[in-house]
Amino acid sequence: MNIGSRLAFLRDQRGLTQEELAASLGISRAALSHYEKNRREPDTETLGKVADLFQVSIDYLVGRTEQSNTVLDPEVRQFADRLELSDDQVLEHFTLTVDGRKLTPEEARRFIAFVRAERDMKI
Amino acid sequence: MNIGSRLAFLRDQRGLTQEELAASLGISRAALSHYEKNRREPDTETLGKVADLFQVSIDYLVGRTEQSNTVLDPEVRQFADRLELSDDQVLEHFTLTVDGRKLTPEEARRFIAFVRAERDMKI
DNA sequence: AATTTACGATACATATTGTATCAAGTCAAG
DNA sequence: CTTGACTTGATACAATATGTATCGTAAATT
Repeated sequence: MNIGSRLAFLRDQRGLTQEELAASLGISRAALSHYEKNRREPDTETLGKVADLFQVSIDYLVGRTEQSNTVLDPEVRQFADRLELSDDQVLEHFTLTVDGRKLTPEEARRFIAFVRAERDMKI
Repeated sequence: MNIGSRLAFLRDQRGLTQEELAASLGISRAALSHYEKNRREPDTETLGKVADLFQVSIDYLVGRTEQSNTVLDPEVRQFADRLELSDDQVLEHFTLTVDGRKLTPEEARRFIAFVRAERDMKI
């Protein structure tokens, strides 16, 4: 995956013309065309504008990940921050039920891993 | 936050000299110095190398997020993918209990939002 | 005090990018 | 079928940005 394909994909997905998107980004249509054809590379500022506009991460834009929304919704983060996790023993006190089915310890472990990741405690 | 500060921070954190990091990235020390002082901008390729080397996201590098590990652990993703969510009514069938306490609808909603975000279903 | 190490700043050759412009393809209206 | 509007790709060249060698400086080392 490359920047060009992502850009073209996102633009098409929203039904925009190069002209329109270029205007939104404050660049010329020619420049955008170059980006989509991987002839030129947008600078970081433009990359940021694209990410903001389409609500995707730059990592997704440049093809480093398939996950478009690396930038998680603030409310999602808020949820994660609500949970109180201290040490590894939380697993014991942790009960998760989805659709009436209790999560397996393994699944619960993954969920906790997520919350921790969100809290930047993995580093 | 800007690229320069992030770069300098990460490099210092690992106790590397500009010379060493530059070598790892395959660029000149002068170039790295420019980046750290926000005099020049690294291209996407270099940005990717830095992200790989320090295991952070590009979004973090360029200062779009404070969260360094935007790139989530694969096992975390695996957990999210396990859950089966279909439509907005999942809320009804959704029961989450943490530390013996049922999550409020609002909290549950946020969790669902997270799972959906993970699945890229928000678009 | 001399040397070494690490880093910032500058200058300039080189490389990259921005944009105007032309070309080609598609499509609907007449 | 033909025309004209739309949309996008390609090219050329001026404008801009980048890479690197080099010098200056400060702090640490001997």
